[in-house]
Amino acid sequence: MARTSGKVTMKEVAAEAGVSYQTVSRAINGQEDISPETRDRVLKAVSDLGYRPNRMAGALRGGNSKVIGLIVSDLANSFHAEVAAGVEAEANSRGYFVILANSSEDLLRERQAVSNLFERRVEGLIIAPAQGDHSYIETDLPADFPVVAINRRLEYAHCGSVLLKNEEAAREAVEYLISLGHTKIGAVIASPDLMTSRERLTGFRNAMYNADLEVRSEWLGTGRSTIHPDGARASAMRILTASDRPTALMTSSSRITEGVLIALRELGLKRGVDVDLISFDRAPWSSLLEPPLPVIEQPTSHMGRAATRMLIGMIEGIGLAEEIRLPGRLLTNREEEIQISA
Amino acid sequence: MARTSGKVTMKEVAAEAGVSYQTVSRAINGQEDISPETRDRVLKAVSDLGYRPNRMAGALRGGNSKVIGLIVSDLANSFHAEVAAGVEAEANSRGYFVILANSSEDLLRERQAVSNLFERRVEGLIIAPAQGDHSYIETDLPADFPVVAINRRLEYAHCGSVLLKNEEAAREAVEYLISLGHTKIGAVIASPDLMTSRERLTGFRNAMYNADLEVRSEWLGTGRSTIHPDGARASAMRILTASDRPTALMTSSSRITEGVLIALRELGLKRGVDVDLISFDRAPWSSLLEPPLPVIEQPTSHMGRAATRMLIGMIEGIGLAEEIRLPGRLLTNREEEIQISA
DNA sequence: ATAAGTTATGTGAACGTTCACGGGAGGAGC
DNA sequence: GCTCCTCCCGTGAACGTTCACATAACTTAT
Repeated sequence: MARTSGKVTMKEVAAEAGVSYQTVSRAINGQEDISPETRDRVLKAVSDLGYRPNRMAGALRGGNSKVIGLIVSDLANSFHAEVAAGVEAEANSRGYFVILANSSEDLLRERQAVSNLFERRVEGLIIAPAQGDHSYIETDLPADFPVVAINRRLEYAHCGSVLLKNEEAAREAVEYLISLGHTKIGAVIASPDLMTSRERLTGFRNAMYNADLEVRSEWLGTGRSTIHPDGARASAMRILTASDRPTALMTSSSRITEGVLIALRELGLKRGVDVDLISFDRAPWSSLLEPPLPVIEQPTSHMGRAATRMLIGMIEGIGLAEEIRLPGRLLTNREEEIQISA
Repeated sequence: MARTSGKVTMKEVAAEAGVSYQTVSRAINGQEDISPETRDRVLKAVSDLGYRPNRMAGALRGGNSKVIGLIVSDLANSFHAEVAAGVEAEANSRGYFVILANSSEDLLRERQAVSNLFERRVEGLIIAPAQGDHSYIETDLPADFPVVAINRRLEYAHCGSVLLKNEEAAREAVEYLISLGHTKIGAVIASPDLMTSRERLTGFRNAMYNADLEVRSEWLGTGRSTIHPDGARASAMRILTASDRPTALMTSSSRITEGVLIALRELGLKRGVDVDLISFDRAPWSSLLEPPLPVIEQPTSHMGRAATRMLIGMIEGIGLAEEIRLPGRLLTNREEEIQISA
């Protein structure tokens, strides 16, 4: 292909090949009603002139832009980055493009992004919702506009969702701690405003209840600020300096775990000796710690792919706005990895 | 705003408000030649009908799509994720959108992505180039098409680049090891095919030379496979089982560091006792390790922002395809953080 | 040889905007 | 009362495609 020289249109190719622009279209899109010789002549002109079709124009006429929007709340966070990678991979393999937006956990920015992306005529939206009231979805978007929420649920008819089996996963995590012999178990969990946190807390409580263990409120750290490492650190400090401190903790995300680990260091407590820890989210570092940190791994990439498949299904009218629950996986870095089936 | 009901166009709004579509356009875009009453009437109609402008159509006519393309080689990698976050943030603040593509370090997929994005009429491209020959840039894109490379350079006139001061950073890293008293220093570095690796190796050599220290080839691990944790682990195993092993190692990326840490564990060697390590890339975990891992932090988000600023400058014709070098920062997690000025 | 069918190509319109005009209403100046 | 200007607003064309037809040139059947 020759050097593309600015903006060449179908008409110029048509002139070069001595045919009409429709014929050019036929040649390019590999349609039937064209003789091989003409096709070759057109294709040569295309190549000579360095013509590249303008998909935007095609989309305007044809109606489908083959673009979906992805709104995450924090791209720099590995959970979201991996989800985004999954979305991109699946979309790409199905001929769709992904426009990316970052809400920074800010509902206003999220809403703005939804608006902007819709005006760009994306065909659907995958959202990792920020905290707060999402009723704008009802007013800002057409009633049948395809939306898939990831990690958190959006309570609207036309919104599908892809979620973790949070309750089961949390239960499994606690059961692992119990299997190590722990009975005094606490937890540091993000705000109960978040569905994931609520469900994980429920799983925690259930597991404790099933094992006849007491859930002590002074061993529970939760709240708005807990979502950041700093807040988590503070929560952990409080829990671990209690007169009767727990011997094990469950945390509900890797960001929280960072804070807890810092607290441990500051208090001079050793993991595996003074206190055991299990965390949600597998981070690249969890296996590098000494001792390795057991985690509930979320199938991040799968979640992105599943959401994209569902969304494209909805776009193409062959799928529904379901709710999908994916299992977590317990990684202890010791024996075999255990798939949570629950 | 009322519930958007499918696809409303300017003409329908015009009919509703009893004006022409041009007047609607004026009202929406806040132009001058319109009376306040008419404007209000139109805006009410817009609101009543739930009209949302179709930016795609506007872009087709107006010429500028306000979209840029971002091609990274591995989104799941935190370096790229953070760069992407920076790009998105800067683009967004300047009214541009970002279409994301992932090349998976595959030159073919990268080229495909460049093609597709160009056909979508993105106004410019930010690329974290995969390994290999990028001459397709010359043939597949118009001569003046704005491109900015990140992390690696693209040797074409119209390509700007945003890079780390690799040599200086590597030198600083080695000097830090020297300051700890080390004289037997090795390095595990990705393939010298990569510009970054070459430059970091040069920095390494320079620092060693300046300190009158010997660079021993059996203490150097490099090559194609080294870029993956597995390959890095193998390299480290070879280096650390040498009869006379080094007491300190520099690694050129966090992925490599993962491999080296695994090798250390397998060999039963303790960091801070048997061998010291310094790494490129600050990962969330580097400070969590025991002892904390000193790193050269790359200004990932800044790099993304700087690349985007440059690109938009080029797009809007007020900037050039420069080469920008950003400094790394030595994080020892001990004393104050040291800014590499070099 | 004529009607009908097939193949290959061209024409007009449309997608939803914005740009470049054109033009009417009303006031100011002579 | 006429011109000229300003303020609003409308019309036609264009952006680069694709879709739905129309049409020309050949085949094939009758």
